Amino acid sequence: MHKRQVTLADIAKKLNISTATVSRALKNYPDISDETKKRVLALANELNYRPNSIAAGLRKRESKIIGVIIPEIVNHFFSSVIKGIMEVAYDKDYRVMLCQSDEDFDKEVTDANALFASRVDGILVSLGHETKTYDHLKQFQDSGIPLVLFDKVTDELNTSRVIVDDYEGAFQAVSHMIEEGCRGIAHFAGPLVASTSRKRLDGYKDALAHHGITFREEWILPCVDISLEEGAAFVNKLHDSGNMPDGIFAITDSVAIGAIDGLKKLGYDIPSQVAVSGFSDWKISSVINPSLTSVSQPSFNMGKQAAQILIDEIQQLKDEEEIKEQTITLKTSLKIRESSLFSTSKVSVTKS
Amino acid sequence: MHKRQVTLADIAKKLNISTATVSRALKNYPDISDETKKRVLALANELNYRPNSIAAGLRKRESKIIGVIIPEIVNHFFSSVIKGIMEVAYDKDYRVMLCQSDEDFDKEVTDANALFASRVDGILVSLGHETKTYDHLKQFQDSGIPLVLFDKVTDELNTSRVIVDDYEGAFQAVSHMIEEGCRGIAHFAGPLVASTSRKRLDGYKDALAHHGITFREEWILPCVDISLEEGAAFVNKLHDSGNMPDGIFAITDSVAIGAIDGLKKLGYDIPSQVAVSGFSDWKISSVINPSLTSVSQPSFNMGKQAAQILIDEIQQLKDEEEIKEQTITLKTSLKIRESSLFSTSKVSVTKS
DNA sequence: ATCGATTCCGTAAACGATTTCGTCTAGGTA
DNA sequence: TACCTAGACGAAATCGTTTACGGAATCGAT
Repeated sequence: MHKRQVTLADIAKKLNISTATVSRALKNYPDISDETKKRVLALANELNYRPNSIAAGLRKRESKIIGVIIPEIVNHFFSSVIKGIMEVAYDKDYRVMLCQSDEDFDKEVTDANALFASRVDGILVSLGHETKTYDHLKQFQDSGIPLVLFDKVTDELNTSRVIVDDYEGAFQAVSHMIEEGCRGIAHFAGPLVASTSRKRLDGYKDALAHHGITFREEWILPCVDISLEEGAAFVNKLHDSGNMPDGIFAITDSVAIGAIDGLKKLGYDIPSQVAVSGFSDWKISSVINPSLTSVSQPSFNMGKQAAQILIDEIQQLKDEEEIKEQTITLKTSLKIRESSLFSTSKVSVTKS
Repeated sequence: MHKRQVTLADIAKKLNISTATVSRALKNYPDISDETKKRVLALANELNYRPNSIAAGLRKRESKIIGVIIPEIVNHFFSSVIKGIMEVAYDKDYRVMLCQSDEDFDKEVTDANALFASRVDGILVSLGHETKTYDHLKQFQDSGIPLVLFDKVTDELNTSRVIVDDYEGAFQAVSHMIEEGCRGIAHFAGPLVASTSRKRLDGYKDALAHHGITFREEWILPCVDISLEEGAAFVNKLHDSGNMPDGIFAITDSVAIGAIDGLKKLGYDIPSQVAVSGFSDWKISSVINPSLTSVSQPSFNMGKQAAQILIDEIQQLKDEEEIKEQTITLKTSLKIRESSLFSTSKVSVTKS
């Protein structure tokens, strides 16, 4: 095993004082003389003393770790969220333990249990598509460990949550396409167990209704793995059925980009024959050809807010204050680009 | 603070046995009777007992946590690496504590110290651009905590490492462009403190030399923040100088894509006037227009290998075996696409 | 009856830091 | 002289598990 690390006891012995004094000296407690503090500090430095936060954690019953469970890390949206989380955690001196469920329910449960065993001080989770029961998360609440959900959430858990206004984002994107002249818009949807996917579908439907366009069931194509390939495959499917819409609203940019690629290969012009809009506003979407209209989500901000709320709740718990769940809904903004712009002006416009 | 969790002592008391027995029963030690095991298991289940791995970690002097430090998480390459790391870690029952240095040296040091304080069993790091001293990493080695470097590494630390063959990847990409007819190729380089950037530059230079093309200093443009915008900016700069090369080899795909975007806006045809090649082979690169030739790096695999080596070393240390540093160099493969293909055939070809 | 072997379990000491009570001394006050 | 206070520090318990050492009981075998 490892070489033994320097401990408080080592310092205490060399200085002929107690570990209690050493501990207090290092923490700069008032009832230790400056003289002693100086000697302790000096020796600690010389021996390169490193506090063992495992031991401290055991004693203080807090780990200074927050757990994070997300469905997938190789994804611009989620990695931005994590970045936001880590930024706040870093500021507040928390460590981040990251788990990826891979959209696999069993893994989500295993991860949750592992985080629980690690006695994280709080946990942030974005639900996977398969998640329909919540006992693995309830255990945190039952034990009084703060839990904050973000992005993919559920009403069955009574927690704080940070979400984006998927409904409104979808509504705006679809309305925009209709206003540009689309009369038949297909929706390449997400897995409908996800709260986000359902809300986008609702926004899509309501936008159609609001503009007096009839909803067609066969134009809802739900993705399974949400990939470039699926976007292309759906386009081919519509083409083969001889039933091509003049607009496509995709659940996310990868699907939209795949669709654009597929459409181009089939010889369709974008946007004049088929307009396309995505969701998430990937960095890349502004430079592809044609540039992609997309709903921008404040992912980084979502991570920051979620982490902030979590850490606040951890603090409130410590202070034995009442903690009350809050829901924060972040606004999206529609980035209008070439893939949906029929008008002569091809300048990029932002509409919020 | 949290509600008290169920402990071994709780179970022991209710069953009128010792905590030692409970511990052993739960771990299925052979010298506990089946009868007792059954009773312990049953009660543990009923009370919803959760082992406290902090306490276990303190006692066993191991945390079952591996620390990871990367420069940036919002990046396809690094997030893939992390995914690989997490996959292996999950299999071997390790947790991952993730830190992001943000290419900031001080943060890298703080993170390293925090991970050390958390007594991680091992640590994986990819160096930031600014990192020129290594004391914050040496402390791990000094304490006998395995350290494995990946991607951005240094020779000043005597550790195992997993890298990709940046030199060869760059050599191949540039050679390919020359063989396609390019006679003057600029390199949009990375920050040259990074080992990866230097190796790609070397590959670039050697490929030129190998084909008898003279190197021009003014065609080396080093990026600072490695963004889409920088790619476009460099192209504009070259255009303004009236000194446009007929090929561009970019340090990574974002820069290449930015360059393509910039070139198109300036009215250049790609690849007939300027060919472009990137590095990293982002998912997106195959669907942009023109599709981008790029050097594919096995990022996911890199993460898996690095984690595997680290965990092996942790195990070897436990077993008091000799551990010897190894360097694994992963092969890249050149994905040839439209942005560099002058020939009539526009079919995508892979060349390894 | 005695002597191992098993089998099954308990005691108590770790692990390293924190914290609750003290204790002790020196000086001040009445 | 008796009492009090503040300042500086220590003893020991504690957090929850793990584990080195034993120890008692049981069962054959001799």
